[in-house]
Amino acid sequence: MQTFSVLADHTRRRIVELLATGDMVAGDIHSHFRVTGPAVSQHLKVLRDAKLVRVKVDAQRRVYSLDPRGLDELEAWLGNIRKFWNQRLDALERALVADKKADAHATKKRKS
Amino acid sequence: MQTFSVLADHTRRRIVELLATGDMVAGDIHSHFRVTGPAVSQHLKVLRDAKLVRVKVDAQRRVYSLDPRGLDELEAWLGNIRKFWNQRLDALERALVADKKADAHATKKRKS
DNA sequence: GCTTTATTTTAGTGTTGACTTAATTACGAT
DNA sequence: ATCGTAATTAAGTCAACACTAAAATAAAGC
Repeated sequence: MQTFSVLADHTRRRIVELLATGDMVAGDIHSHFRVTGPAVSQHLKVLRDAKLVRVKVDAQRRVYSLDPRGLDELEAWLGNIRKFWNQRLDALERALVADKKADAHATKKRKS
Repeated sequence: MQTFSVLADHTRRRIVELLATGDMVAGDIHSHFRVTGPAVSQHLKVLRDAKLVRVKVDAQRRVYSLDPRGLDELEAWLGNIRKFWNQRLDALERALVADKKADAHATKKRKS
């Protein structure tokens, strides 16, 4: 799960947002940022390694597109947290209901 | 969206995973890690600021629990990326279908 | 009041990583 | 072949941040 550290960088996150709207060659991506070309290129390498984007070579041009695999990994992590979290909430609710029942019972007994 | 940089740290991520299974006091959290108490405390502060966890004071003890707000933010970002991504895929498919129709038409004309 | 327990805050240090410029690779065009 | 364009790799710099030890805060228990 290095995915988080990869997306921790603001520029890289914006690149992903950009690619979500459509494929782009490296130069076009660069034109959206103030940083130098090499900086963008390094970011793209990091994103590639994290399987968040992929490249298709077209002569000198590199066409970048979003790679679902990286996002899937992220979503899976989040899903797991939610799963455990919800299980816990459910257990709490069950306990609460059980308590209420026991309480009603006790009240009944007290009354009788 | 500092959420990503906050969860970029491995220890912090593990703390979140830990709290997904149940609430815990700071000391209990600390016992799960090799780092010193202050280190954990600092991580907890960062997680608090990011609204990923929250505290309830109980005498000297601090009971930590997961805060859904931080995760919601994360999920929202991810959802948006998926949304745009899917819109694009849909558009591509529509274009493909349209092409196919046009092609069929052309073939028909050629035949007639 | 003083000690102990639980946790946080402060101050200082080393490492990681994002950035820049310069050099390099790779391809197409003339 | 050589020039120009597109992009990457290499080398070096600076700031951010995770960590530690030490000090500070705060509440309970005797």
